[in-house]
Amino acid sequence: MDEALDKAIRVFREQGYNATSITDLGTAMGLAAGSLYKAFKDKRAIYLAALERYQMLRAEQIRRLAETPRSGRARLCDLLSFYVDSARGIEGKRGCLAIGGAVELSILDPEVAALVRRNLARIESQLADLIRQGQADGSISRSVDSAETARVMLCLLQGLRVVGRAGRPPDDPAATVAIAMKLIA
Amino acid sequence: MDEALDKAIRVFREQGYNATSITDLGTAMGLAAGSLYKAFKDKRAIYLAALERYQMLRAEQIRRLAETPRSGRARLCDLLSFYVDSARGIEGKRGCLAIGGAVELSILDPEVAALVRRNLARIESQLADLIRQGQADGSISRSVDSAETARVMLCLLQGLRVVGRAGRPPDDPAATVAIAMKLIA
DNA sequence: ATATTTAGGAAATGACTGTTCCCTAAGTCA
DNA sequence: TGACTTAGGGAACAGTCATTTCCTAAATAT
Repeated sequence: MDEALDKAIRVFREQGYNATSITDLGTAMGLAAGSLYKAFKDKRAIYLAALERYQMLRAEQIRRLAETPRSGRARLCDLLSFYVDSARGIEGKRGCLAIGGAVELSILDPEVAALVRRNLARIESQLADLIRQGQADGSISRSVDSAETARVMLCLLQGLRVVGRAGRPPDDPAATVAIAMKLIA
Repeated sequence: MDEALDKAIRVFREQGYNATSITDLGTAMGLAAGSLYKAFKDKRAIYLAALERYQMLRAEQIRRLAETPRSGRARLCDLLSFYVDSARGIEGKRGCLAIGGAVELSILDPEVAALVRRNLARIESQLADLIRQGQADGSISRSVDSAETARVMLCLLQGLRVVGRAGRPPDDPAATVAIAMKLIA
């Protein structure tokens, strides 16, 4: 089941929701059209399941980054690097399923919109937590506003994925991270 | 013709390419399906024309901001404010047609991809120009790397539109701009 | 005034979509 | 072993899509 959803994630990431047909999903998941409807109510249910799994997997990766025994600043650096890497090369071209949902569906499908908004809120609060932890361990100045700065950083991270999808990712990851870190200077 | 394209822009921005039918376009533009095919080769041609016009109109707005007789730093501030405003409220919800194209189509349609990439490159070079002008007039430190910083700022701007589309825009525009300006500190 | 081009719209077409139905084969339990 | 559930696949279905065709009426030119 999870492997099947991973294939669905792949197709939805690359083509988006509307451009992906049940046939596309079937061949990618190795299942016939009829079989898909045994496992899922309809195409939208497949998408929602894929989106939820995608966000869950990504949240797990981010959580691992934030659990490392380093300073708050260093972990923020790692998170930024993670996003820059996600925006480059083939992974960047494949794009982010959550952003795809936000852009393509959030206006037409309230449930997708809610999932995406919840996801953004979670990332933003993880960013704010890292900033506060950095302030607690002395690696980040107390003068930065953790909530507002997290909000700006969230935009930067999402923007990275957009330009990566468009095929214009930053070509110097280290420089990009260094400049982005000025936000908590 | 331009007014008709403006209606098309509106529909494509809200619904995206694939979710918009010729009928949708027809009712929005006040034309019957048959008539649309007199004016355009096909649906894709309407989209390409709408995308080009959208980018042209937006580029004009940005150019006006950059022609103001203020310091480079102040004009950069204005540009940031412009994007923050674009990300908020109903305008934010409507989303950016160029980002929609990047996310929904850039992988499947090389021509859309080229238009979007060119647009991103133009914005990035306008950002870099503003930074350099600020360094020339003394309002921005010489130690800022204009090219790399413009690249990061581009991501921030695109990210603003994504979170605006998702319905989670920054709620304090002034604070957002102030924090973003740290990138050129 | 007549012929001719043009702009626009209604309806028909064919392909493709998401979805359902029915059948087959394998596995499960008594 | 035999009844029964289950997983899966292929074909059929209704609807919608983009596109084309044909027709009408207005405007232009002769």
